[in-house]
Amino acid sequence: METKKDSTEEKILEAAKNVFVAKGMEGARMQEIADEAGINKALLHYYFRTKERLFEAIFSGIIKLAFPKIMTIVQSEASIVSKIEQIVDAYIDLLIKHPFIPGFVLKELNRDPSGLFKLVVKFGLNPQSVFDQIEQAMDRGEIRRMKPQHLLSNIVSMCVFPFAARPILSFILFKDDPSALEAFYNERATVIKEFVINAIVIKK
Amino acid sequence: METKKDSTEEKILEAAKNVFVAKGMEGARMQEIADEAGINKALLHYYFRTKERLFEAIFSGIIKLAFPKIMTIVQSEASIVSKIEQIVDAYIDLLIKHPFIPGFVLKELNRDPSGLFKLVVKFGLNPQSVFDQIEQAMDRGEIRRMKPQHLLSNIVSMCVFPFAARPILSFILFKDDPSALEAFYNERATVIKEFVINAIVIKK
DNA sequence: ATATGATTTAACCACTTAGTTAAACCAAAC
DNA sequence: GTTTGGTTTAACTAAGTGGTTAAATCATAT
Repeated sequence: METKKDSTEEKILEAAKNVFVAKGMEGARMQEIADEAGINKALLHYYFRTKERLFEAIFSGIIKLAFPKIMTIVQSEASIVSKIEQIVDAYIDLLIKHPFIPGFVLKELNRDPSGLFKLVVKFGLNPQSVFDQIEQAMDRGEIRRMKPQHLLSNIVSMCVFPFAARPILSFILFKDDPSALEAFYNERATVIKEFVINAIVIKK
Repeated sequence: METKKDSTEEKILEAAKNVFVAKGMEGARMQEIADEAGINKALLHYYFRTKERLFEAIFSGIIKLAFPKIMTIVQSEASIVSKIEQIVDAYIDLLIKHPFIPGFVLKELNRDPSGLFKLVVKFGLNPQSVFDQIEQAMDRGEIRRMKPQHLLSNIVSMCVFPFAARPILSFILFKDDPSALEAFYNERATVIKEFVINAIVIKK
C-alpha cells in the first residue's frame, strides 16, 4: 500500500521542486525531473500535461508556505515591536526549513513579475495598513521616525538576503567551516531582533 | 569615424549585457543579442566564438565594477564607523548606477558557484582581516558586541537586497507611484547609515 | 478471466538552439 | 584597381527541447 507521500504524483512534485529550485524554470529539463522522480517522461506528461502547469503547481505551493503566517501576525493586536519580533521569528523559522525559497522566488519574479500580481490579488495583501500601523507607533513615540518602506525593507532584507546569497556566505564567511553556516542561520533571528530594536526603539 | 563606444564590439558587449541581465545565461539567446546589437548571428560568433566566452566577458566586467572600491575602503586607516559609512555610500552609489547587478550576480552564482572561487582568489579577498578590525573596535567599546559575520550580513543585506528584489518593491511598496521607487533608492544610503549607527554605536 | 488504470518502452514530431560555412558585398587603405 | 577585413545573407548541422503517440506490460479489483 502506498501512502500519499510516495505516490507517483508526490514523487513528481518532490522531484520537480528540487529540479526547478536548482535550475529555475528555464534551466529545468522534463527528462531530468522524470529521472529524479524515478519515472519516465511519458508518465510525467501523463500527470502534468505541460512544463508550465507543473511549474505553476510548484511555485504556488512554495508561495503558500510563506504568506499566511505573516498575514496573521500583521493583523493581530500586538504592539509594533512585538509584531516585528514575531515576523522576524516566523521568517527565519520558515527560511531555515526551506532555505531555497528566496533564491528561487527572486529568480522567477525577475524572469516574469506577472506572477506577483496574481498573488497580491489572491492574498488580498494591503501594505497601506502596515504603513499606517508603523506610522501610528512613530506618532506615539514608541519608535524612531523613518519611512515605513525603509523600515520594512531593512527587516526583510536582513532576514531574506543571507538565504538568497547562501553560496556567497558559505564561501566568503564560512569557507573553512561549513557547519558554522548552519549555526549562523540559527542565530539570525536573535541577532536581527536585537539589531532592529537597538536601531528603532527610543529609550526613555 | 567610429568612437570606441559604437564600435561593433562595444555594441555587442552592451547588447549582451542587457540580454544576459534580463534573461540570464540560460534564457539569453544569441539571436536576440545579435538583434539587440543590430548585427547578425554570424558576426556575433565572429567576435565572440561561443556563448560561454561572451558571457564570461560580461560577467567578469560586471564584477570588476564592484570589488576594487570596497577593497580600498576596507584597507584604509579610517575608524570602523567611518568605514561602514563609506562602504554603504559606495555600495548604494554603485547600485543606483547599475541596479541590475544584484539580481544578475545572485542568479548566476546560484547556478554555478564555481565562478565565485576564481574571483576570491583573483582579488585576494581576505575576510579575516575585516573580522579582526570589527572585533578590535568592539574590544575598544566603540560598537556593540556581535559576531562580525552578522554585522556584515546585516549591512550588505540592507544595501543589496532592495535592488535584487526590485520588482517586488516596485509592486508591493510603490505600485501606485513608480517614481517614488527612485526616490526610495536615493534615500537608502542615509537611512541605512543612520539605522546601523543607532543599532551598533554605544553612546557614552 | 477479465477489465481497468498505472506505467513503460520507444519511436516520433515540430521546433529551437548554438554554432558553422561559403559566398557575396562593401568601404577604406594601399 | 586591387587587397583586405568587417559584414551580410542564407543555408546548413547537430543536438537538444517539450510534447505526443501507440503498443505492450503489470498489478489490482471485480
